[in-house]
Amino acid sequence: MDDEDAVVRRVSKQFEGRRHRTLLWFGHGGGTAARGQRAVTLRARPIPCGPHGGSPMRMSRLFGKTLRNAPSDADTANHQLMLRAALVQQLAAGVYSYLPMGWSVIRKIEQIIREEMDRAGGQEVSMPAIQPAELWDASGRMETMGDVLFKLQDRREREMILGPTHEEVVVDLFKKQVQSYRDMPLMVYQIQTKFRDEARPRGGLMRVREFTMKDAYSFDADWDGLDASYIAARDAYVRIFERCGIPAIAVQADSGAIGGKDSEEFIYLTEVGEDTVLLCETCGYAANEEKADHKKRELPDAEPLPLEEVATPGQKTIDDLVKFLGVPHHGTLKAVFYEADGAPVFVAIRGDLDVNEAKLRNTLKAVALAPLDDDGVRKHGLVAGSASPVGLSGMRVIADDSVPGSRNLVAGANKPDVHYRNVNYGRDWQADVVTDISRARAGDACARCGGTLQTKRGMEMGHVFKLGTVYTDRLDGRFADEAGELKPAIMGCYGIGVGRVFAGVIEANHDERGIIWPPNLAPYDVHLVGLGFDKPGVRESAEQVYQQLQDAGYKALYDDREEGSAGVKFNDADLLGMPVRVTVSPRSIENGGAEVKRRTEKDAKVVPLGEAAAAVRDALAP
RNA sequence: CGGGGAGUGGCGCAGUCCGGUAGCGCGCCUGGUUUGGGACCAGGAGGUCGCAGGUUCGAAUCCUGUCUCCCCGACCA
Repeated sequence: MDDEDAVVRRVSKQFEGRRHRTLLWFGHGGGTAARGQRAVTLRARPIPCGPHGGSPMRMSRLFGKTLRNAPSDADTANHQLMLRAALVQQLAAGVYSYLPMGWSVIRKIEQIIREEMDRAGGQEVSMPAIQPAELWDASGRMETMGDVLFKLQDRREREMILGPTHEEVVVDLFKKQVQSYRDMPLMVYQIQTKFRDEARPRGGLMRVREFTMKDAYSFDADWDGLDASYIAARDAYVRIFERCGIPAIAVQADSGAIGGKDSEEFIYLTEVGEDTVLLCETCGYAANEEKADHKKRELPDAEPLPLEEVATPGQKTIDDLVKFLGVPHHGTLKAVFYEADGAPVFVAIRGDLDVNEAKLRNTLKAVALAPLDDDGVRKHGLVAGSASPVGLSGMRVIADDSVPGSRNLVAGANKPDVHYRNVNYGRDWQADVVTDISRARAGDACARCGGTLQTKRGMEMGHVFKLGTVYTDRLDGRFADEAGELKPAIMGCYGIGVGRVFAGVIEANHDERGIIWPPNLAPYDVHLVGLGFDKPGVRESAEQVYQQLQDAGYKALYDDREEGSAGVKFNDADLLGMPVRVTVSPRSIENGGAEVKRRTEKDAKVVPLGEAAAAVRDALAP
């Protein structure tokens, strides 16, 4: 105990010494020394300011310089601002460095995530980025994700990959640590660098190849347990985004080729987002376009009329037929051709609807899905413009569920310039699969309540996902249940893109002048602007306020730069976006002290120099 | 992978069509004058014009190849 006290005393003393020197240098030398001399002094003896990470900062020492013009590569507000404010620096396509202020924000976001994941019962771990390729062969994802994997070999030529996600590794970890239902429920998470060789990195930090991700995995013994774990993670996400100042909403999401039960994405709605979301104002239904359902127009039942050919010279599209034959869009049958993992697929959907390729992909369980190219169309004898499922053979036929109930449609006749009237499903043709493969669009009716759907763009911040037993089946992640029977554990996985949150925070919190950090994420609590240092006493006053702010426990960014007009400093303060700005200048002193204003306010108020910290406290109060 | 655009000093750009040895604004350095919303004067540093071949007396500029970056699409557990 005594020893500990001694250490504490010694450390405190060091700090006092540092502060003392700070005051000496600037209190006595700052205002009066010749200019060049002072600059030399600053550079020769940079001031250590407390422990790593938590320090105040002088702008004359801050690493990273603001830009007046945004680099031409950036075309969203968040990307431009993070570059102009020197928060990040690009190294290669989708590969970024973080500078001190940017990294500080990242750490704060991570801390919020930690606190909320811990609160949700998660336990933090750290799993390797380097992973043996065999593990990915075993899960089958070497094949399905092959293109996005960064691959490498170790010196013994063993194939390795850089982890794009950690389902494989976490199941391995689970197997070695858990054998019994008694060890569940279990939720582990990590905040770690992921690697994905994206086909096209884009949008600043929104789609990158190396990025920080919080990924969490839950293991439960039964499906009710999974539901509970999922809700806990979901609730944590709601709190995380709220604390980060991002108005993200949860929308139903496609669970992709991996399958699984429920899946929701947390989306921040903004025009600059790359995802499309369908929303129903009436009932609150919200879903990613890939997943969204809608109510299709129901047609009155009608007597099937006899099939008849009709000449349609030059009529190749649905719109052509509608005009030429005077039928409504929903009176036609649309044919679309795809190639799924090398095999041709014929898709039939009513003419008033479009194909949702995500739904189609899931139906086909296909890895690669693309529209069939012209060569493929020719090769398979399809008659583009008059293609028809009637009399078709030699390929799979998938029909949208809008088709069977729609009577007497106009469809192709598999002969150029000829169509059929009165095509009826069941009588004239049949599909291999009938299911919903239709894309919901703005203006469509909500599947849940019949209200009108609208579309919005959004940025995906996070994804929660009921995985089920896909990985524990494939990788043998089994446990003994109460009866001693071995069963695969039931998994959930929950991801947050930390860099995306960072970008989202800026996108959601800026104005034309710059960033407006939410106070709990700001790199500094307060931005102290010193002006007119050549006037007697001004620098000393600013230094005193700087010290006062630190003594009061605030982390301050102090613009102590000798050079720089008021305009430059104020514009930098607005760009960098700390919640509160304090100005000490000849004018402010003449007016009675320091000016204090919130980033969001236009006008400042003057407070006595000695009350600057108290005024900051008021300004930061919610 | 398909389509489009761009590589000239830290950032933004001109010069390329029509070949003659590189320029502007901001930033940076030195000195001075300034100081409340991106100041001014003077002086200065910094660029193998993405890279490699080729044509030419001579290439940022013309030709060929190649690399990189950005945008749209494809792709995105």
